Amino acid sequence: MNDIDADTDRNAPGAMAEDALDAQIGYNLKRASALAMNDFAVELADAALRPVTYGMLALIDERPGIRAAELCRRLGMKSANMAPLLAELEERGLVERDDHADDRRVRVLTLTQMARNAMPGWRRQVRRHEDRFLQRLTKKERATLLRLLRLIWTGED
Amino acid sequence: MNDIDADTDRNAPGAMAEDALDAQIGYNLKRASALAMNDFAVELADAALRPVTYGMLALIDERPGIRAAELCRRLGMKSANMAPLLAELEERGLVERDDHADDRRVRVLTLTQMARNAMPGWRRQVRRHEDRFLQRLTKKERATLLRLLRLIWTGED
DNA sequence: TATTGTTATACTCTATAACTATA
DNA sequence: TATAGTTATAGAGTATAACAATA
Repeated sequence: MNDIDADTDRNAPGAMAEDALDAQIGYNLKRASALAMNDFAVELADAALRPVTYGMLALIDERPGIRAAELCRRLGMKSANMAPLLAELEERGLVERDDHADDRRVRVLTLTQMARNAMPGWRRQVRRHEDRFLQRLTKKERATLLRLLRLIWTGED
Repeated sequence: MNDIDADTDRNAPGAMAEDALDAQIGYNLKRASALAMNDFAVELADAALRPVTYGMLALIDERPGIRAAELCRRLGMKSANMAPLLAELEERGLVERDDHADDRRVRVLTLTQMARNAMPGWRRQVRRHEDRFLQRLTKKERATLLRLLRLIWTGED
């Protein structure tokens, strides 16, 4: 127990060197995101849903009949990585892949009745997960955080 | 061009369903983090440094003589995953692993002279990267974001 | 020619287990 | 017994390339 106790403070208490790793937003984004993803996995373990698969289901639920390519675009995924996940969800009886009426290249996605029935419970679990890993933030701080994060990765305000 | 244009707004412009995927902070953390990690990789491609390896170097630079186990703890990594990365950095002539004076189990880490010489340039590149992916945020917003992110993953305020 | 969807494949990051050598 | 460090290995996530079918 010697170098372990060398603290992060440089001069004043609470001060942080501006070039320090701890002061980099990218690093802190990564750490916070990792914590959130981990907590998500714990909460949704019984449903066997990971962040990606839940995101797919949630978006298909919000937009029934969405195309696979559009789902990829909205989730920022490559279709090559989406394909096996869709196959998995279809095999589990959660998603249906149907042919498009006009364009025969297109696969149109909907939730099965089973998945539609389960979604409210899963959404409730996700709310519980968010409340847990965000417990130190006020309602107002959460709204601010949401706005700033969307400002980063979407062009919009 | 049909379902692609179905917009995200529900009622009022700028409104968002509170249960929507877009309104979940975990999801937006993941997207923002992915964007940042990607932009980091682009900026530091010539240095062949990824976020993890840069983080290791930066922390060793801030705390010369740090133990491998302590580096793991601070970066939230498993030692099993750290080992091959340290080996890589050592092989590239960036990090030295020396024996501890008292405890012969411990490996003590320092940057080589080459790495110390390179660090200021790399730190400059990281600043440029942060300025780029955070360009839509004001100085004040960046400070707020940093505080909220650290509030999430560290217990401290 | 471009797009949709798929397969194959490789790389990175992460997690667990098993092991050694020390303490 | 516990800790520091390593190796091996498996699981996810993501990237590219190549392909078939269709527009």
